[in-house]
Amino acid sequence: MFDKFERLSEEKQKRIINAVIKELANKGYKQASTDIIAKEAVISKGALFNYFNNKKGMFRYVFDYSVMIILEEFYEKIDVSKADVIERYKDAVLIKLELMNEYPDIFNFFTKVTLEDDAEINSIIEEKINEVYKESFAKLFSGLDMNIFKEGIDIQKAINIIIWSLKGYSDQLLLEYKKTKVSLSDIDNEKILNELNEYLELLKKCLYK
Amino acid sequence: MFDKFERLSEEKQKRIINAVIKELANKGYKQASTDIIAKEAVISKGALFNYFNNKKGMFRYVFDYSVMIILEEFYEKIDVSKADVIERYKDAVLIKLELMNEYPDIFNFFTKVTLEDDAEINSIIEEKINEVYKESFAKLFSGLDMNIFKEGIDIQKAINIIIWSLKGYSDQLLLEYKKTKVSLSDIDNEKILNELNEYLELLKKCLYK
Amino acid sequence: MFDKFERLSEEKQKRIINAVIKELANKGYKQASTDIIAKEAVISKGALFNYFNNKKGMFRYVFDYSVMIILEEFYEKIDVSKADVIERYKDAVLIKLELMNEYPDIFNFFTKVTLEDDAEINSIIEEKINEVYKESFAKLFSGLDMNIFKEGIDIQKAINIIIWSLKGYSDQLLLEYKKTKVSLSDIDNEKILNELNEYLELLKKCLYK
Amino acid sequence: MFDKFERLSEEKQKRIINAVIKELANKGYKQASTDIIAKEAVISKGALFNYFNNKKGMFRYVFDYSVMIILEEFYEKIDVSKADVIERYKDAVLIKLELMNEYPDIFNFFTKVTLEDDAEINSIIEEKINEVYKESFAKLFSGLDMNIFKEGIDIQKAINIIIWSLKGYSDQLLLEYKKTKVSLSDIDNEKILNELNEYLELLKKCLYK
DNA sequence: TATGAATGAGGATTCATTCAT
DNA sequence: TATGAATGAATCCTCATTCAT
Repeated sequence: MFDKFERLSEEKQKRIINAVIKELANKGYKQASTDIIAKEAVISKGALFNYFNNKKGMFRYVFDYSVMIILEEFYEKIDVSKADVIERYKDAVLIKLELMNEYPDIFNFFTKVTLEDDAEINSIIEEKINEVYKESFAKLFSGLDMNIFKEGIDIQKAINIIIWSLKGYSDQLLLEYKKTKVSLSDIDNEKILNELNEYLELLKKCLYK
Repeated sequence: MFDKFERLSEEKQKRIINAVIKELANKGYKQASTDIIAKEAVISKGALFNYFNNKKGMFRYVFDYSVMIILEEFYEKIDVSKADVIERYKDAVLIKLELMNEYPDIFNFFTKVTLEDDAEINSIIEEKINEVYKESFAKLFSGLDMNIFKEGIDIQKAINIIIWSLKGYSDQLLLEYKKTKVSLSDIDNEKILNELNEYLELLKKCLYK
Repeated sequence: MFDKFERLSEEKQKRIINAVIKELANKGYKQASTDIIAKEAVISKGALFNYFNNKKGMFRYVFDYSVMIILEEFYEKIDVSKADVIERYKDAVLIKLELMNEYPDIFNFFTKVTLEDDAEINSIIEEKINEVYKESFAKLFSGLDMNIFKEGIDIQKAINIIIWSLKGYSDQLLLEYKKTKVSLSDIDNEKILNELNEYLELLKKCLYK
Repeated sequence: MFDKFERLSEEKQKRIINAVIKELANKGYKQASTDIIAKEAVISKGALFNYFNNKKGMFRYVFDYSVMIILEEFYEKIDVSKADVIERYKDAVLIKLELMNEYPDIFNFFTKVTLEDDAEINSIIEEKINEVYKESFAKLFSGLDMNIFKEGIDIQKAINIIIWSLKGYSDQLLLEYKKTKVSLSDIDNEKILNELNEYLELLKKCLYK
């Protein structure tokens, strides 16, 4: 399918992929300009269409690539030997924040992607999510110790509350940093970690034996 | 400013507003087509520009309108005499779900609007949010009984966990209905209310005296 | 033809005519906006088209009107008893400058009109010029004493040189005032009259006995 | 700036430039249609905007081009060794008439251009005039013998009368040819030259020693 | 007779995609 | 294989003219 592209030197592939992701992250699919992408990648517009056939193909390629990159890095970093639910999810959230810092364009791209209105683009996205979902879900849940919860508590509900709280906290964090236009890398980690831990201690006191 | 528009028959105003909101909800600001809006509203393109001067004006008008509609309905429905934090927020979420059911296009429009690229559009949005925020915030918090929480619990953190959990639950609900393409109005209300109450009972047991 | 218009009160006719001339003077025929004219005249756009049928009719009416006004004023002011060619033409130029000061919009309108590209508009203009030309030409030449020129001089050529010099001088004057954005009414008359007289003395010395 | 355009074949450049000048000469800036220009030049509308970015850029390019062409031809033809004022200006006028015959669209364009309403267009024009004025002025005046005038004559005034007379004569000529719709190239040169010389002899007899 | 809302063709500009070189 | 010029449909917006009230 994209063998023409993959026969290019790795350096050129990276340059092109980064240019595509950057423009998609900035503008979303429809408003992304192939002209700007070609310029940013320092290749001709014709080449872009040779490699990916059309804009949709280009999207499909870099979306698959982006998902792959993030999952690989995530799997590498997550410690599946921790049995404590809260600690495992806390790690997951912190890794996500780290990765957002390392690959900001990819995450902006993912955010933009959630609201695309093109039917074909949406099916590409959905397809990928279905493909990836089960595997990563299993990874996140494997080997957790469910006996840690208090008697009489609905474990699935408790886990959801934990996940939603962590998501709520990190979303709030990102909103603040977006508002103040401070990069994630400028985060005062200690203060945030402390605050996060306080939330998690509260949840532990509530939910754990 | 928009007096030409407001001199139209109410029926026509509604038809136009709905057409604009629908297109904005589907495509976002930049990709929304004034051509399609005019066709959907069964008016000429020229008329659209007579009423709103330009696309930005059109956006401004229906955005203000949408915010007003939703807030009015919300204020009418929310019961500010309930002092129980969880019950108050549960009501807020249920009202939001009801309104999403009643005005699905407006909520899709609001969702799309969060990711607009256009600087002027963003400032229109921000301006409105600033105008509206304090008032509605006060409404949601006024008269709450904060003594209900267990001793030693950080009240702000507890409230955040409640809010995030409610948001998490309703987001999950919406995702499910979006996936199965079932309208919110087809919700089996009893089942959902039961499930929601279970979550809230869990939180009460954890956080309340 | 335009009886509907002419049945209006004189005050209203004036208001409308002035609005039309002003817009035509500013923008030329094609770019003149009937909307702006209606607003300036404080009448409805529909009325404008009732009075003049269409934009062309409107043009025809105010062009005829403008030519009539200027000619009437000119004939009233020109002293046909002066037999001296140079003095007669000097008067004509000075009267023209006076009228430009009194009716600046009309003269700007006339200037714009010379470069219209609409075929029908051009034929309206040409028609009027042909109608008016002979009469005013006769007025300007009647009763001149041609014996004043030196023997052996081609009188028609001498007259042309006089006319062209006067035109050159007044054009230069207008250009200066346009450049410095000073209104004609702010002209330092004495200085200009002196300079003009010096030109005319030179011509008299050359051409007269 | 316009390198994309200048990389085209000379034939295509000419075709496009001529189409642009023709439309601008006919309609003026605002009313000129890029659609018609593209059709006349037998290129796509998109191409036009690739070459010149926008309508203003297109104007700027062909205006600069036109000024350059005319000045080059003029400088090539004017004989600066003639010291006689009248002969020098006579040459200038004859060259102008020749060039009007050779490049009628350019001169119509220049005429239209004097009455443009658009502020940016006017500043482009003024800028160019300022750039070109001094140089061409110097060319026209350099090496003239001012001792040829009679004693007691104001030389500047005499020169102005010469210039205005020449301008008057050539304007009259052009008006006649415009009226009879005869092209300048059909001019009976001998008759005109004789008449022009008679005017100039009259001026010489008046003004020269 | 007067109004001004409605129309729709026409205007400048953009951009994914093609294709000759 | 790589290039980038060329295309033309689609975009927002304007305005003379019409016509129901």
